Amino acid sequence: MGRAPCCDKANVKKGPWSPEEDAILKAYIEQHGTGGNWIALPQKIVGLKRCGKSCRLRWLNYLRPNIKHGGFSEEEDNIICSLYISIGSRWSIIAAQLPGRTDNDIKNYWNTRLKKKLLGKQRKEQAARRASLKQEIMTKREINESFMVPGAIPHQQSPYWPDVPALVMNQNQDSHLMDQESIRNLLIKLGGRFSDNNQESALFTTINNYPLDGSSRQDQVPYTNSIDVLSSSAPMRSMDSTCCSQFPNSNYNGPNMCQAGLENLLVELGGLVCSNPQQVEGLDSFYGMDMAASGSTGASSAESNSWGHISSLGYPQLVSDYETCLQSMPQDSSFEDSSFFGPQ
DNA sequence: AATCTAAACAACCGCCCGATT
DNA sequence: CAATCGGGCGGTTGTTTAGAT
Repeated sequence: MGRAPCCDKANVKKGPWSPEEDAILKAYIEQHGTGGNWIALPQKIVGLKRCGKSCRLRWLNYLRPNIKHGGFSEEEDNIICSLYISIGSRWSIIAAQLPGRTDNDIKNYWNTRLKKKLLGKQRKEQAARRASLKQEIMTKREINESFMVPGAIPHQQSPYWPDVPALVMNQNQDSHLMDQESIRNLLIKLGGRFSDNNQESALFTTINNYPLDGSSRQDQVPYTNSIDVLSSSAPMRSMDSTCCSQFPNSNYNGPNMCQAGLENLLVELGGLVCSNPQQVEGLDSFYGMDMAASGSTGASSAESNSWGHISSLGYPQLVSDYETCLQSMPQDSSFEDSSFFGPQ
């Protein structure tokens, strides 16, 4: 038997709120408050036939004072991305770091724009990088071929395109797949900074020590003690002091969430790859081609701050070396003609 | 100008969790 | 201790709007 509905569905209005309804609800709450019971609230408001939950949502997302809509700044983008990577789709927590923003707003913004923006930047950068890299590799290979022993088989290699979900799962067994250096690079790219001395390694030690099955390890050092994920210039409080404090002790798994966020993103992107091979073009570096090559660690400008390399975190050793990948391919393979390289 | 498509936004649904009884 | 309830949250769907053809 299911739960009793919170209201009489037959007698409540659904759909978009009219300005009149907004005015009624706003006036009432400003005058009387919510009374601490949203379910009972609509019954007290004359002329408002709405479910209590609907009232709550409307008030929290649109009617309460100091709500900002749209016009997300680059800085806010950075914060959202950083936190998504850190804790996953905990929109309410992310929203708590952005004054005036609501979880619903951020969630929509992420799903409709930020995710695509991330992919777009990735493609743009890769198109250029790929062209020059390919040329370089081809030249190198031609040289190497002249030294190749006939019949020799290059060292064993997995297929060039990984099975994304499976690999994510396998991280459970192969924690070394989490390339610590890649994570560091990513976070730096995202505008993060590490504390001095040995503390910085605590994050990675902790990550590797945490199980991926969601179980918490309370004895571990919270990763937020060792890293300030966000730019020091960000108009927000540090992760240490606020983000952490907002996580209920029982729920916040620190590094688990970090990986959860990454995995979410990776699986999402992997889904894109699986569902639409055309999307693969441009995603190659998500599988680790260029994290090291990118060199610059500064997040100096929004444009240069290429989030796109996130996925190399998960698969740094799979196709992390373009040259190795190429060498693993049969010489007569049609690989180079495939869409892997995109339009020539 | 009309139609189609994709993007953006608003709202609902259902589940989970903690508080209360 | 179990049942119930409300609040809160994340995922998803429906609607509107903008842009392309």
